[in-house]
Amino acid sequence: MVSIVSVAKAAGVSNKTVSRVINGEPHVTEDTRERVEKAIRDLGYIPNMAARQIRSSRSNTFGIITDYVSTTPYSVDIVRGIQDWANTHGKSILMANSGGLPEREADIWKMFQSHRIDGVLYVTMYHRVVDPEAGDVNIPTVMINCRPQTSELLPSIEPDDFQGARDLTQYLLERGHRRIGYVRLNPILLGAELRLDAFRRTAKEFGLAESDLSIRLGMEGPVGVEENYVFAAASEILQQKDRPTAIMSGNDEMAIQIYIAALTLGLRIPQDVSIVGFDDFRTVSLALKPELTTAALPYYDLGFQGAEWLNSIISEEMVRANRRVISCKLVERASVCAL
Amino acid sequence: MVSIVSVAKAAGVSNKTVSRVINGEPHVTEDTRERVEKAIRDLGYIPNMAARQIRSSRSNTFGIITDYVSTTPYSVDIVRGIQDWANTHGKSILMANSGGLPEREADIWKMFQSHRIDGVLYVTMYHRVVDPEAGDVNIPTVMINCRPQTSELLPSIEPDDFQGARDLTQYLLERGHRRIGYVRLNPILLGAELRLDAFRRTAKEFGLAESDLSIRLGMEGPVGVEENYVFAAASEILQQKDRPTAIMSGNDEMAIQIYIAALTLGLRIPQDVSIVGFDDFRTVSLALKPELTTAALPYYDLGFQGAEWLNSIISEEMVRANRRVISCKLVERASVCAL
DNA sequence: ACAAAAATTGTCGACGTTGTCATTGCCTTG
DNA sequence: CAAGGCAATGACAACGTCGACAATTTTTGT
Repeated sequence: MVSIVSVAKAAGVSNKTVSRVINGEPHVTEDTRERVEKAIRDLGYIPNMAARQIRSSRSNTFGIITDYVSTTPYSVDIVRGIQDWANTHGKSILMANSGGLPEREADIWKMFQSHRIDGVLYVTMYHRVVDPEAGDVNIPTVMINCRPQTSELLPSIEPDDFQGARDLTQYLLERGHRRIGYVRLNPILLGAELRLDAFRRTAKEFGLAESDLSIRLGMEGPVGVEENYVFAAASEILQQKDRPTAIMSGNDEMAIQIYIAALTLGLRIPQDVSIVGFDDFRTVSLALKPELTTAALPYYDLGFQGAEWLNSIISEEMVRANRRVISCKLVERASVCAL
Repeated sequence: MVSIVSVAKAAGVSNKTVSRVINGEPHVTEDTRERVEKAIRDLGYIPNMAARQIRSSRSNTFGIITDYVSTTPYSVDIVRGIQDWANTHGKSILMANSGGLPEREADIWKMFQSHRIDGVLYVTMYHRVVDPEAGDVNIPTVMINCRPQTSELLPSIEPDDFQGARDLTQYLLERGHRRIGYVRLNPILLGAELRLDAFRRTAKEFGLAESDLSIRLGMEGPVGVEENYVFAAASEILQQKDRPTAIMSGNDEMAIQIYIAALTLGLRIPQDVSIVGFDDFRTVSLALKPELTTAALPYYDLGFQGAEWLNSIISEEMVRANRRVISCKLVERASVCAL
């Protein structure tokens, strides 16, 4: 392998001078610099990160731990956000997936340490509370899309489920809807309570009574093997004598079944019933016809800003543990009509 | 940081002996081994990969290059498959995303080289032909979910779209369907042609005429901003006077619109019209009611076997470039009825 | 023109690990 | 009991890079 030494020999300078050129340090004549750069190009020299790391005890690498990946596929945008930040700032990404198994997670932390990772991004694929195996380890960590259970020691960055659901509810209310159905997310998801709470409060603020709201559970049980009542719940809501004019869905995926339930009952969307989702899971929200009005989870930004935050923690050595929240932007499409 | 030297000092042996213990080499007394292991535990020593790599010029790390990530979110299972193989075989994964930009891809290759990666897995998020920027670089590479355009130099591993579509078509034919609609995938996807071809051939084998098949284009245009005719195409197919009794969808996502089109026309699924998808994109195929019969893309296995293959290429130094194909398993659910 | 200051370049060692080879001590064999 | 063999352990160098410092050359000030 071609090393700094071979370059130095080729350019007729010392290896230290080559090092200076590579790192853009001052105190190199333009002439020398060019000669070295030519040698680098000719030999196809590429710096060896491992050697650099050994010298500087900085790896310029972040680790990503994810839990499940497949249950909410769209949240891979978190990872894309992280990568984009990392790429544009000369950091590398070492990635591992725990599958939700604690022992695997412990192995991953060990692997990260053996690579002398600068920091860790702990990413969950749905918004939830976790208890990371990190505790004993002293690597800067930012939690993304989740928050630590026990300690307030770790900084976390999360979507603002409450604001998103508030905006959606308000959107419906402003368009004249006064009887609204709600199909709840699986209660084990952190978003479930936040969204429902925002829905209830906002409806109340606008003067609706609890009896104007038809709230039903859509799913429950462990993620991946949950029981699914959405179709039945939606059918039931829509067959009430004082049928709601709009239904809020816990998320976009569940909205598929609400669409099917409505259509099966011969109802037109949005003329007979308006529907809104949550997440802006575009594979679904754009495939539904009419296209679904929803609130977009800021996955990409969670990742991007999480990486940025981690970096500032690492370089400034300050670990002000706290929580950041990113808003969910309302995406207006065609599934709601004004009354 | 605690190094091999501190462990050696603590255990009262030379650093070489510690090295032997770590790597499970012979010629160490049980007594010594235990003393060293105790010291390792006490000090919390973890081997430094960078130093190891510098010595051995082997990084035990694979690189993953992905193109787009968000368009077909479920294909992250490829990455999960790779990770699972890597984790259980003591390899690490360095990951980067090109976003489809060639200059970014070139940077990534450089980054990989600077980490002295052992091999690269080139992963695309939908099945297609690519022309990787790798050419000049001499790192063992396996292409996953895609195949090289120009050269036959790189080994590739792909899903068997043809077999999957054949099995699905056969499944419908065996259940008595003789007029079948087909909504085509975007033609720029490699699967589009393979699946359509399998559909046509299998139908012909069973004695159907071309006039028994209603084939319509569902989407076209660049991935991510394609134009979407699925709803219109499905509506049109289902309003013909000799309406097909079954529709094959280019993929599961498009099946959403076919469901909506059918229901909007007052047709029951599957009594009036049977529907099959492709991909087994479970967020969709399980959310549809009735649940969708489809063919599962073997994403996880593509990743897992791809990693395994890459490893064997690296260790055996043999680069028999060729192509492997993994079959798509038919998943029988409730969206098809026998006539 | 000469000293002082600044710019340029080089020498050397250390980071943590392991391969090579050397050393020590014990055991087998005749 | 000597010679040879083998097991256990250690000393040392080298991998590629860069920081500390030294050496050399050029520029500046008077």
